[in-house]
Amino acid sequence: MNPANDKHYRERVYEIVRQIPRGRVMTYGQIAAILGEGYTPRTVGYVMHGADSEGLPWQRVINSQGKCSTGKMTIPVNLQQSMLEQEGVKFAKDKCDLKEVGWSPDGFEPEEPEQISLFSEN
DNA sequence: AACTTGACGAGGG
DNA sequence: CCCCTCGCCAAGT
Repeated sequence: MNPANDKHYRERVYEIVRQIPRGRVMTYGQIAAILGEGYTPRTVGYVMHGADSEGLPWQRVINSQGKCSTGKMTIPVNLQQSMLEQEGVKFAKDKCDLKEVGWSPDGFEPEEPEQISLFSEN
């Protein structure tokens, strides 16, 4: 489903965010990948503007580098980080280890990129 | 309808 | 590790 035809794509993002367990995080890109083609990390980031007023654990969504990126004047990144630290997420400086605290919904497996061979494989 | 702005991400220098 | 570029796409002017 493409965002343009999906008037409820925001709800789909919210639904995923709601599932993130305490002390774990997901990235914008991960969520976009789950939503499918037509969705991009940017779109997810845009949708997250309204997340706090939806009563969601918005702090559990961070960028692919393991850092909080709440942008400029919306929500201070230090607030997001301290909220996460409060629920057990450890940060080295301003970055956490996604290998450790990263999370994916049950049943979701990322697709393998297709192999492109430069030479004919026989 | 054109142009700009992001709570993004991958890749290159 | 930091900085820049580019691709991405919804919204607001």
